[in-house]
Parts: sequence; C-alpha cells; structure tokens
Amino acid sequence: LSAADRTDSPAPSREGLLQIGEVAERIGLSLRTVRYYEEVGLVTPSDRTPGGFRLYSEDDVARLRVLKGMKPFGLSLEEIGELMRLFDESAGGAHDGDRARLCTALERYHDRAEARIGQLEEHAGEVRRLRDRIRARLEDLGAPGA
Amino acid sequence: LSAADRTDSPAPSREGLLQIGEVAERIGLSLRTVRYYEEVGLVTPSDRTPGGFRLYSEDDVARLRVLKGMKPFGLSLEEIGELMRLFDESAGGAHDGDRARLCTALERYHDRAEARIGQLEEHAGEVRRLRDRIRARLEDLGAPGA
DNA sequence: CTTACCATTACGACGCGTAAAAGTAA
DNA sequence: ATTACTTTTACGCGTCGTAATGGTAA
Repeated sequence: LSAADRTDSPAPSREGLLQIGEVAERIGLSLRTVRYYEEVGLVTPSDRTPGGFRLYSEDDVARLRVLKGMKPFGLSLEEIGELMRLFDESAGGAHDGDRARLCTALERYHDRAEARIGQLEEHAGEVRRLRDRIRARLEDLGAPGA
Repeated sequence: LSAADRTDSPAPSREGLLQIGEVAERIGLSLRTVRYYEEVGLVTPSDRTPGGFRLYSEDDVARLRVLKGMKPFGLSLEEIGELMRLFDESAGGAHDGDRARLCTALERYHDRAEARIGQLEEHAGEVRRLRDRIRARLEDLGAPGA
C-alpha cells in the first residue's frame, strides 16, 4: 500500500455501500441491534461481500433510521414491521390490493400514536412530580445543615 | 352462612388488611407483578393468613402506589428500591447516618429525572411526527377514493 | 359443597448485551 | 503480517405473562 492510501477511511467498501459498523455509528444503533433487526426480518442488507460482510445501501440506512425513529412509539418490533410495510404499500402508488384494508390499519396505528403521545406526556408529568419530591427532600435535608 | 352475609365483598379479610387481588385492582397492577415486587424485595406484605394468603396494610398499598408512579422514570427495579430507601432514610427525621451521602445520591436521581423528562418530551415529539406521517398517508390514500 | 380467591413452581417472550472463536479486508 | 473490522453461535438479563397444579376462605 502506498502512503497516499493511508486515508484510513473505515469502510466505504464499494459503490457507496456501507458495512455494518459505519451504518451503526451513523444511525446510533449497536451492531447487535442492526443484526437483530435483520434476524427478525425488518431490514436486510442489500448485498454481501464475497467473504460474507453485510453491505447496506442508502435505502437500507434510511429504513433503519425510520425504524429507530419509531422506537418511542412503544410498539413491538413485529408491529413496527407491519407499520413499515403499510407505509411501503401505501407509497407504492399502484394500490393493487384493497385500499380499505390499508386505511383501517393505518387508522388504528394513528389512534395508537395519539394514545401514546398522551401517555408519554402523562409520564413526563409523573416524573416531574417525582423530581419535585426529590428536590423537596433535598432542600428539607440541605437547609438544616448549611 | 346466613343470607345476611351474602354481601359477597371480595376480601376485606380482617382489620382493614387487604389481600392481593383487592390491592392489585386498586393500584392497577397484575397479581404477578405485585408478587414479583415482593420477590425482588420492594414491597413485602405486612402479614399472612394462617393459610398463607398475603395481607397488605394501607402502608403497603401506599408503597406500591409510589412504586407504580416511579415506573415512567425508567429505572431498574433495583434502582427504584434504592430511591425508595433514600426517601425512607431522609424522611426518618433522625439523620443518624451521613447526611452528605444522602444528598449526593438524591442529587444524582434528581439529575436523572431531569434527563428523563427531556427524553420523554423528545419521544413525544417523535411520535407526533410519526402520527403526522401516518395522517398524511391516510389523506393521500383516502382523497382519490372519495 | 361450591365458588372465588390464593399459593408456588416453572417455563417462555422480548430486545437486546456480551463473550467466544474464527474469518475477512486492505 | 498486521490491524481493524466482521462473521456466527450461544448464553444471560430484567420484567413480567402464562400455564399447571393444588390449597384456602366463607
């Protein structure tokens, strides 16, 4: 290797395809998690090197990013998979199947999202009250000492 | 049994002590969960019937309620246990031990609570965006049909 | 005696963390 | 040859859900 090659870039590999380490770091997921998502059929790398290294396209990366964004939704990975397929199908333009089924399914997730938002806000409120209780204990504990 | 006894009250049992079913229903936890909290040393029933039925005092119930309120904090049950003990110790009035240790420990939980609040609000934001995307898909899907 | 409630034990699931042993890329 | 990256396999953990089997309360 010539000295000019010492850019030491982690692994652009070929044709803009990324290997798992780069992907995980960009998205903020662990390697284990990315592999697990593949194991349960959520995101499969578009290609592999002859040696078996996973190679992800930009689309794959995008899917993973969407996936990560869905996590606060509190769905199971299986449900996340269904939701992503619903998106795929509904984005397909050609609504070959029954559009009605897509709608009702999406509506259910929409309602669940609303419910989840409320729950998260409730939770934030509960934690705020807890924080205040801790704060009170602290003042109640720090004042006599100072 | 006389007909007058057919009030069929679930299980006030004796002396205001409640058995697990009543407790679980009041708090909104499953029996399994209540038993598990006991298993890991968080809330132990004050008494048992001769036959082995768990009997909870009002204080026990209160502890369980506090416990449930802490769940959105996202702590492990072990950490929740520590936090509850910190509360107990700091409420003891007689601060026999080192007050400094209590303070620093409580402060850590306080900071973690703040962080958690921020996280929950972020999550709510993400779910809101997701909801909007679902909504967009629905409009995009429903308009051409109607 | 019946019915509703409760006990214990144990195995399973989900979403990964983590380690082990080995192969691949450059 | 070295080094950094990757592979697969497999066991572990926390927080319960869910039987299965049998005892208790009234």
